[in-house]
Amino acid sequence: MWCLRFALTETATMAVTIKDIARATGKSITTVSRALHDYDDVSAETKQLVQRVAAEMGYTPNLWAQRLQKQRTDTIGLILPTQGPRLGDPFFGQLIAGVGDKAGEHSYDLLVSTQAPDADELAIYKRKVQGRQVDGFIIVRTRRQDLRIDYLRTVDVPFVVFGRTEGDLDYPFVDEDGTAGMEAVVEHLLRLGRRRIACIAPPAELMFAEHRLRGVQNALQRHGYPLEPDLMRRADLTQRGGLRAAQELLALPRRPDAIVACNDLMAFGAMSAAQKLGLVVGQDIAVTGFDDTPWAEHSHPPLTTVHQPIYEIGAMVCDMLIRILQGQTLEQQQILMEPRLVIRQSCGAA
Amino acid sequence: MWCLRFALTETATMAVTIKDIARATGKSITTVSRALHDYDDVSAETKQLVQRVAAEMGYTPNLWAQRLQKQRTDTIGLILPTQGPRLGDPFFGQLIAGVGDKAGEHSYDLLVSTQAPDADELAIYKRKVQGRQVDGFIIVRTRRQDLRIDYLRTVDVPFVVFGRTEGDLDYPFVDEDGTAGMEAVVEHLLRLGRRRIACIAPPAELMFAEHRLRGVQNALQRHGYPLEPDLMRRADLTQRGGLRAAQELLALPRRPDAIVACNDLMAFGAMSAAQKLGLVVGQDIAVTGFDDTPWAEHSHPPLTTVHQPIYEIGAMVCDMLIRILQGQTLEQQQILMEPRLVIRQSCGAA
DNA sequence: ATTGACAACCAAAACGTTTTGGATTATGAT
DNA sequence: ATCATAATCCAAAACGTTTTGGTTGTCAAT
Repeated sequence: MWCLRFALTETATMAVTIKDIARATGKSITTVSRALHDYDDVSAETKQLVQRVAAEMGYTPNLWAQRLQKQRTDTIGLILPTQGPRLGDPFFGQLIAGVGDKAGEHSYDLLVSTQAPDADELAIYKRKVQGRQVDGFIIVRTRRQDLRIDYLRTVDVPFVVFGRTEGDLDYPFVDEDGTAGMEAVVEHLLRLGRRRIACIAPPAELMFAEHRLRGVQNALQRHGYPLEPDLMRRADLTQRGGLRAAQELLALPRRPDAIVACNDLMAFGAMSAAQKLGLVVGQDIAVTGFDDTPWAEHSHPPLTTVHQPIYEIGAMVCDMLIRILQGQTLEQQQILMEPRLVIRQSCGAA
Repeated sequence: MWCLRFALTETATMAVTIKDIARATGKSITTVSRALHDYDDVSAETKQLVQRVAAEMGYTPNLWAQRLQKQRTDTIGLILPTQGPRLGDPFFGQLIAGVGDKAGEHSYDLLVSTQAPDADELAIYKRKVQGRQVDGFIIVRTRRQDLRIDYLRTVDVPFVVFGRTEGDLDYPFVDEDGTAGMEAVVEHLLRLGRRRIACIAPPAELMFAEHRLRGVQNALQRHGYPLEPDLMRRADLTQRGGLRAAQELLALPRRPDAIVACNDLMAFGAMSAAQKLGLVVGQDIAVTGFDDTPWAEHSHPPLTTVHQPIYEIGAMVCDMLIRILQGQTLEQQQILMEPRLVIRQSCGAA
């Protein structure tokens, strides 16, 4: 027992293993392991002794050994769709913050990879699954038909999705109700007297594009002004794309009096396009967005948009996945968040 | 040999191990392992056989077992300083993209955690180190005295830093030359005839705050207009902070004719503050930023700022760390990126 | 004196790899 | 025939844990 301190200094540079503790306490490896895990076939004194010595020696379990043995990784995978130098969307930062905080809270690790969506996206999921690197996945940026979901289902790896796909939705997800959000936007514009409402929509293969577009169509239809094909443009989700689309729209013989962009970035682009033509946004033309990124509040004019609680969604998605991994059943396995219309000046409201 | 296909279907649901391949090929575990790693004490036929069978059975090595054995993780750690719902800065998204892409390129994994900088930040580094979860770290958002660096140095875990600290810099880092960037900004404003130049600086404990502030001071000093204490305000890095600081500055008896903010977000806030007072940004007052976030180009007016290639910095930092981990010596272990002044309308240039 | 129950402990197997240190066989040279 | 060499192969140990299936000793009840 008194040689203990000696052993301590001696092994200080190397990693302390359970075996070292066994040697130091004179107990067996088994007993040490069980003492550390508070099994009840270890006497109180032994537990105390072992735990004290472990603390003194600065023992931390070797996670690979634990994981190898337990056949569990306590790690969740998040694969980000990047395009070149940028994350696919500015709000992915908030999403990561939400997921990361929640994962940390439950002492799960978060394994992040980046992957351009155009390349063989599935390959990276396969690698992580087959190398048994993660217990489950969080999937973001869904497409109408999403191979990732099909794949994870066939190999029976748990996952939770931020977003939805087309067709059967027999998997756990969190999504915002893009249709309702867009309906609110359009209703509001109609109430303000706008009639010639144009829409800049994201690429059709992205599922949320369809939800949001449908919202625009629904609201217009309902009030008897169905969306004219010429007033709908597709653009990638960037400002540049929004700018270009808006320029086309504003060059039409009968100019629209409102542009409803399906995300904030494209709305910023649309505002720039209008301003370059000398139009006053909020008067000559209304512009709206979706996402309520931090910049929306401070653009000029401030952007009317739809608020999405991305941080909370990240945390929820992560929480659901962890519950699933722990074998709990989810009280609610499909969650649709009600979005909130945020009225600022770009739509021309007082 | 012909029972092979049978074995395949039988074990299809379970994970295929090296042992299964040994059984299927009739070779020993050792030989299979060596064949897969292309050792030259395995005959060509055997290699072929083993590799074919491994492919057929869909073998992927169990990474935990490999790592336990190899005492290496091929994983790098990145701990993000989050504050509440947001990543500390909007450009962290780009940083993650850069780091992630480079890590993937070299088949390293990226373990991401989030951590509020106020809490016991070191704890999470310790956990990852002691659990031997990562081979090395990327450190971001340095403070003047950075405990993380001290700690990693004492435990002898490799790391590369984005940013610098005060004092000795005997560690590998990449940073942008904030001083030079700010000097360029101020020189430009002076050239445009601005004389009463105010500065909104970040919290003093952040090292980059000092570099940038020093640039402002240097340039003003050099031209004989030293920075008046009253014209310098500290603010957190948010728009809201910038807005408040700018409001204070604009309420001064002798109003400044230029506000140099130390990042884009605060500059946006400053522009809002000026515009709320009916001032025309670019005429009545010049406003500049730093970072060249994607929004800078599309703000109204577009923001004059300093471009930082964050994606590239992320990739470089990651690349350097990987080289270190692989035992290579870096040709250049401290890199200072020359920033580039981006002149747009907010400073009042033609 | 047995028996059974209980408390406290532990040896060995297992997780899936890689590496060490031979063992075996074939080939050619003497 | 013998020996050295090279070409293949493999058993066993190791990495650090957890778990299985015990053993041992004590005490109380028969």
